[in-house]
Amino acid sequence: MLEINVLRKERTRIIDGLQRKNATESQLSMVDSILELDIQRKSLQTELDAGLNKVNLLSKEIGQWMKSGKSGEAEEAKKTVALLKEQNKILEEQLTLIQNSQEDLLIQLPNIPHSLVPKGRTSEDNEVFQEWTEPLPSLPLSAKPHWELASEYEVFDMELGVKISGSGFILYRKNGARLQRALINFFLDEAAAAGYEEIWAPLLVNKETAYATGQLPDKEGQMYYTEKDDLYLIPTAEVPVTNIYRDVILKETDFPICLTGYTPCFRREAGSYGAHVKGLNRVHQFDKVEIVRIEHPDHSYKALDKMLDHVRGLLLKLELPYRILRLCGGDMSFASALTYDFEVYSAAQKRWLEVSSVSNFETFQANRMKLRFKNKDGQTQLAHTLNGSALALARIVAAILENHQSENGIHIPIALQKYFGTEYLK
RNA sequence: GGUGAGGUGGGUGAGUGGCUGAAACCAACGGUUUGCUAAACCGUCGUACCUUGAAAAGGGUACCGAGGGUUCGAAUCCCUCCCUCACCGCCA
Repeated sequence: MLEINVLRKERTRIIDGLQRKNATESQLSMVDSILELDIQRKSLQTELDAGLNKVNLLSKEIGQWMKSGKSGEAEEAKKTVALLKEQNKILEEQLTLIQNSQEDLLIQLPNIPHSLVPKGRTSEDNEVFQEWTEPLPSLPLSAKPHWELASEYEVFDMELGVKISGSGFILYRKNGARLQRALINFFLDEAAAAGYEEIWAPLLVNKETAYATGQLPDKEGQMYYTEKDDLYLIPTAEVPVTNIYRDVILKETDFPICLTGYTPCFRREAGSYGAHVKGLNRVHQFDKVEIVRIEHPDHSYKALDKMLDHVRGLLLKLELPYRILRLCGGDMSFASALTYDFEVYSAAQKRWLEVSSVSNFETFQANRMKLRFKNKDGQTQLAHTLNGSALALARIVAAILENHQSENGIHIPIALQKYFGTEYLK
């Protein structure tokens, strides 16, 4: 959620930013509506506070009069108070109404993109931030896509996933199950080595939590929901992990806060269909190790670079060709100010597959979840939050299968061998 | 799931209708003292919003788990919900 005082002070910058994020006309017009409501809100607040003050003062006097036996004055004042209270009640209702509509609008505005964010509408317009400079691997014509390799090497079983749960659920077995475990351990160990504290978090979260990281209200349809207990299945570890610091006021010395967590991720993917959902490209449940940072605003972009380095390191160790995209305004997520996507080249599918997304949300999430710190001047200030996948398992498995297929089986990257146990998956 | 107890500021904890936004202690922060550390002493020490002010600093309102209610006045009384703890039941 954007900060109202930023809206007040930097209206034109906000409008410009919203345009760069391809906001709709109605979203753009919200800015002025919000500002108008803000003026109304303030004057109502002033009026109401004055009214409440009168009641408070009178109440004290009534107490005095009662003590000193001046019941006449007291009774008279009680009538005045009753009258004032009625007026206050009306003011309060109006105020609540205005506050709610202001918040309703504010919540619909996406974050303002960083100045580095390229203009554009779709994924076509993303900027290649870091190209893969070595030649892309060329596989023999006999190379197979991962869904074929999966059954050949008994990595996972789509039919069993369907049998047990439904389409979009994968059952890994044998090699695949072991590969999952190896990758999770590898990713967690790497994150720990980079200074991230490991978190093992709940997979079901309450409304407040889902709201704080922005899943509610806008992405409600994307989450699985358990009606009986009013809980949501997490779509990413970002949700429970970042929420550790909901409603927290940090000290400057607490920065940087670096967290990592492995969780399964659940996504309904309502409305997704087509060729690209084949195999592991898009599933309802996948596994991911997430890295989360909470940073001082002055250092958050340096932190973002560190996160890029971390993900780079993982992909290099997995011996996968990758490139980094800087997402354009239209392709970025609602809450992000700057996002880099990592894509791994699938030689078999002959296309780049997204395996990680690393973003700085600046104060957008922090504002919603009231994640603040005391700055040098002793004032409370919103912190910056960042997160990134490091990495998403399903697509990495696909990439490993496809890129490392050989006559001897699937070559296991050297860094992963001590986790997996053998040099080849056969 | 059942029964009982309880939810107050960063922590412990006082507070049963007006003098309480909240004692005291601890922690934290700033300072004095000190060769250093420690101790001691002094001071500061919740959040949000509105408002006066260039600022420094003031004034006001709300918040004692959440939401309602009683009352001129509620942390304090009443109702509902949530949560925590203990015991029992069930159970990986």
